[in-house]
Amino acid sequence: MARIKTDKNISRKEVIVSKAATLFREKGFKAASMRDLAEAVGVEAASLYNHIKSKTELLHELCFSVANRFLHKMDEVEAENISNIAKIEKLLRFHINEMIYHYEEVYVSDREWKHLADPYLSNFQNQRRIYRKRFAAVIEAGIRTKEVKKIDAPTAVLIMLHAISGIESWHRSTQKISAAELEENMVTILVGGLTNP
Amino acid sequence: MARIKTDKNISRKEVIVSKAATLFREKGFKAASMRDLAEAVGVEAASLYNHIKSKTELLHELCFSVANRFLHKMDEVEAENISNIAKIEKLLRFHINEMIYHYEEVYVSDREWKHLADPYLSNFQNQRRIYRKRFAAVIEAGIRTKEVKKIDAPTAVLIMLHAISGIESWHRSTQKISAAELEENMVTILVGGLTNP
DNA sequence: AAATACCGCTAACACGTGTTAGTTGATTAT
DNA sequence: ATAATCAACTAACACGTGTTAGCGGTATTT
Repeated sequence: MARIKTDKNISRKEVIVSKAATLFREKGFKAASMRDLAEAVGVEAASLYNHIKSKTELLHELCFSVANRFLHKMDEVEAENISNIAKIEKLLRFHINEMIYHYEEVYVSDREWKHLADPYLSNFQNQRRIYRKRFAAVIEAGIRTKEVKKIDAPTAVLIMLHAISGIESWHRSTQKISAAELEENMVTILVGGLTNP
Repeated sequence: MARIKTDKNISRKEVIVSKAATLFREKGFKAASMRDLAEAVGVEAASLYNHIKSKTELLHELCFSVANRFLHKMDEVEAENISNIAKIEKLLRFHINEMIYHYEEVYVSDREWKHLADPYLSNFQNQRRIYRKRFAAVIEAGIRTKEVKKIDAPTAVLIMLHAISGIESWHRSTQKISAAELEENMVTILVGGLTNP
């Protein structure tokens, strides 16, 4: 009876959650079955339930761990004493790096949150709405100080956040430019598009 | 025995495909059941099969009708005798309007194509890859003529296309700016981000 | 009016799903 | 060494899924 492999400091549950992220990204939450997940982990489906409560619990864990990281970063950036454009760029670079280095989780949180069940669903939608408002507020501050073009701030936020999810295509492409180049290109275009010339 | 209502020139199949688009957008292809669809159409699930071959056929129809519209527009724009920036802007505006006025279909084609079965899946992915290459080629031409900043063209394409899918959020938001304003804001930011100052 | 194609219904199937119960071997603590 | 906890297994269930068969009524054509 071979147990799930664990390095020290990585619980078996964390292994499962991590494999779930990969699977949910590849097939979508609904299409990924617990038997698929079990196979990926190297175990029978029923055995997973010694470590987790339900399939949806896996989705909660993924969605909220990502959401919390972003909210935490927002706290941090808002508190800094730098220009608004600098704040926007910092948030942008954070998003880009999250999407590059925590691809699976971030992607799943972005695309599959619809399948959350309802105390969690509303909660998650709320957190998102608040996050976007705070992002928009930074842009609006930038508009008032004339750093940023006169544009509709919520629209700008929506462009930023969705543009970043395009990094998915970068991950899948065979001829990738480097992560650093990708980051610089995205910043050039997006910050460039906002900045008042 | 009440039949599916049809205006003249709209076949019952088209009614089904259209309702399917809405449903697939709301719940995702895999989570949307034929019984759900039947209810939306006002009929029993089995009756749908008098008009369609399978659930996946609905997805084919949606995905390829959208893909064909974009490829057709690309043909048109490539042939025009205008600056590269103008071509980019035209393509962009077309994408934006498609996402505004054919929301359900375009959204489904964008997010749910993974669930296509394999002769269609590869076909669709191919068409996508080709479309993006042609888009990138326009941008590269713009870079050579110095209309466009020196950036990685595939990255620029990926930003454009994904930014536009953010219009989903606009559709869901309660306090919408007008469609025209949305279009102008997006063009300002995205074309502005590309153009050489 | 008769014939034919259309289109809805009910019933049912085979299968894949998430999950639970109960058990047994492996690991850890006393 | 013994006890206790952990984590794997097998078996099974209840249910939702896409889809088919076959029937009967309703439009449409002749």
